[in-house]
Amino acid sequence: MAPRKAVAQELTREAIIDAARGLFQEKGYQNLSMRQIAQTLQYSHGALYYHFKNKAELFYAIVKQDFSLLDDTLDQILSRQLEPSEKLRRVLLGFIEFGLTHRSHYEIMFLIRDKEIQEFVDDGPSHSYEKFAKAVQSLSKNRLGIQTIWSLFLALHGFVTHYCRNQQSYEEVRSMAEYHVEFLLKGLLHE
Amino acid sequence: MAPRKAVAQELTREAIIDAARGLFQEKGYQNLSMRQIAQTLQYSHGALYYHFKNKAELFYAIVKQDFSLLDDTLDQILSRQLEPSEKLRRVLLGFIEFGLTHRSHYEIMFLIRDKEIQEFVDDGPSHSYEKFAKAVQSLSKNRLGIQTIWSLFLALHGFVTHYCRNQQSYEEVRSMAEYHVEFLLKGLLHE
DNA sequence: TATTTAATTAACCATCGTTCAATTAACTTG
DNA sequence: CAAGTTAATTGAACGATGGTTAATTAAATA
Repeated sequence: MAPRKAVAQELTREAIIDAARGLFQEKGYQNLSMRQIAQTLQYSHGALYYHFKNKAELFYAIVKQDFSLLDDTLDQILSRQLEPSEKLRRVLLGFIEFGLTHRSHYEIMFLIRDKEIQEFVDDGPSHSYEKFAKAVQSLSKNRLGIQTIWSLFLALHGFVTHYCRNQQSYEEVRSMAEYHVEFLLKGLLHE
Repeated sequence: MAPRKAVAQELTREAIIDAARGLFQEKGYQNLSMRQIAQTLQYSHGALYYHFKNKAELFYAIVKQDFSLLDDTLDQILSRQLEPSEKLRRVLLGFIEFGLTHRSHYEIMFLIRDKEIQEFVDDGPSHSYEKFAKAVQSLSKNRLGIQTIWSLFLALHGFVTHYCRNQQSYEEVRSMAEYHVEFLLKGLLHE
């Protein structure tokens, strides 16, 4: 009744995740169907259920990758040999760059609101924020209070959110991002 | 075949809009059905189509009201008898208060990404931003540049966005909002 | 009473998540 | 290399839900 595809390469979890991530970002969780994902991959929708139990599990697999990617990005900046003030600048800029380079990751992590999804995400976002906050605090030699760091985060978040929504790349807004970071650092000097 | 309801009060465009606004904010455009709106109103879904051509038209009617509401909020603050620096503080705080008090408006205006919707919205958001930017510029006696004002907006936007997503009211986060505004004003002093 | 207005409900067609029997490509074993 | 086995894929089918339309009818109005 159904011929199996002559596979050049078999469908893998990774291939599905990679295709689905961009699509989820573009359309949102509810507005992207398993059938659309399958169509993008040129496979039947049934094939997806061989690799993932259901839509939620596929989505969760993506989110999990996303959070560890931000962690890695921050770690990489922190491990460089630079002055603390320069490191701080790069952490802030790095956060924006992460958000706009991996828009789909960022949106899934910090923007999507959906009850079915919130259950999965758990404390992923707060864990990522803690990492960011601790980095900023130590780089400022403990001069910045919790509230200030939180304001800083929200200010960066606004930048990323806006340009995520506008579908613009980091390269396109780089100079504006640098300005934004300078603007925020200026305020921090006078804490 | 179908008995008409013994109406205590007839369904009106306004009643539909008022009920739908909150629901759209809560669930998003795609995830809210005409049937759900009707159920909330205790009417049949067909009744909605007597008052609105379709779902998009209903949504558009809401958005149109939203933009003018933000304009009014800003106008009201600007017309008060206060020092410019205090007015500036209140404009920033007022923007946050607007966003969190009228979450549904704000989300529809600045957060929802949806092709079907973007067509309607046109230049509503940019018009609202222009109003905000001009107010800030004049209140700072033209000391703030375009880029700085834009950064300021994005920083406020991040605050509103975050707490919109978290479903928190303005009252709940008021002191944090005040801190955020102070944080931003501090940076402005040293432009 | 005749007409208009405002509502109801059934029905149509599309899409979705998910399941599952059928099918076959690829691999294993003798 | 043949036969059997496993793994991967297909597509039909099920039950929900959705937007929208149209026939119908009750209430209000003239």
